[in-house]
Amino acid sequence: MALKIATFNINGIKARLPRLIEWLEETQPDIACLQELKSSDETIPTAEIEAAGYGALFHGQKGFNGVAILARGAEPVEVQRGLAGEDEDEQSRYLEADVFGLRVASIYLPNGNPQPGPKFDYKLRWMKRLRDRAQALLAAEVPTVLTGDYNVIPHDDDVWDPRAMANDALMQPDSRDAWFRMLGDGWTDALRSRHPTGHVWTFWDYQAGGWQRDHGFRIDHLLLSPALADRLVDAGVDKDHRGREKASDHAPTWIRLAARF
DNA sequence: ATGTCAGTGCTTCACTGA
Repeated sequence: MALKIATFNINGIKARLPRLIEWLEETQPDIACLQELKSSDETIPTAEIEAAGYGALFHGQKGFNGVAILARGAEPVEVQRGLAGEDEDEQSRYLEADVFGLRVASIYLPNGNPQPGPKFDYKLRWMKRLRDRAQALLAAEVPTVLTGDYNVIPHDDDVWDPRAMANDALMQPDSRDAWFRMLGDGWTDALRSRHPTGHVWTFWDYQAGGWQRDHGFRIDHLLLSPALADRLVDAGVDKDHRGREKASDHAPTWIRLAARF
């Protein structure tokens, strides 16, 4: 049996709950990593998610950020919440768990705008902390998917118009360098490997008619450790979910892994 | 020409973050 793993920045779990449940039921991912819950743990609608058939771990925060890992008919086992290296960091952006025989992390990487500035500096520090954790996982040869909203546009063909976004934190050389250093360590960009010519978007801004004009870009990524990259059979974006009523500004993004050899 | 949302606060909209 293949394993379907998805990432979805839902932009508010309370506002998005009907869309989230609908997506889970229609597409039935085995693992779903969520970002931007914008809710503290106490106010997350856990009962509805369980009723849809998913076990879940949450790392919430009131009003901002927040990540989750959902597993269809299973309970993910928590390994780590938050990244080491900055004790005063209170933002809920990283959650790591074991489920279905692999390690999975749900990531909400800092946006970093405006740049330059303290928010961009925080983004770059956070990316270094992520790389440190990712290197430890590679060294231990843990079969791992690091997935979520990376807030990085890796290539110029990952955006409708690179000139329009040239000053944005999402495609600064420093942001891209941090991304490609992780690929150099041995991680595989799953969407890119299946769609090497780009022009696959995962985000369309609410502003300026972004969806209507197809002004999108790719920032939701799935990074695979070497053993899992060998099992990658398909990858895609549930684009139609971006066009629905009360949609998130991100579309769900997914991969399919072959059963263990 | 930020043309949109979601969440918070003590609100009848302003502010923040994206």
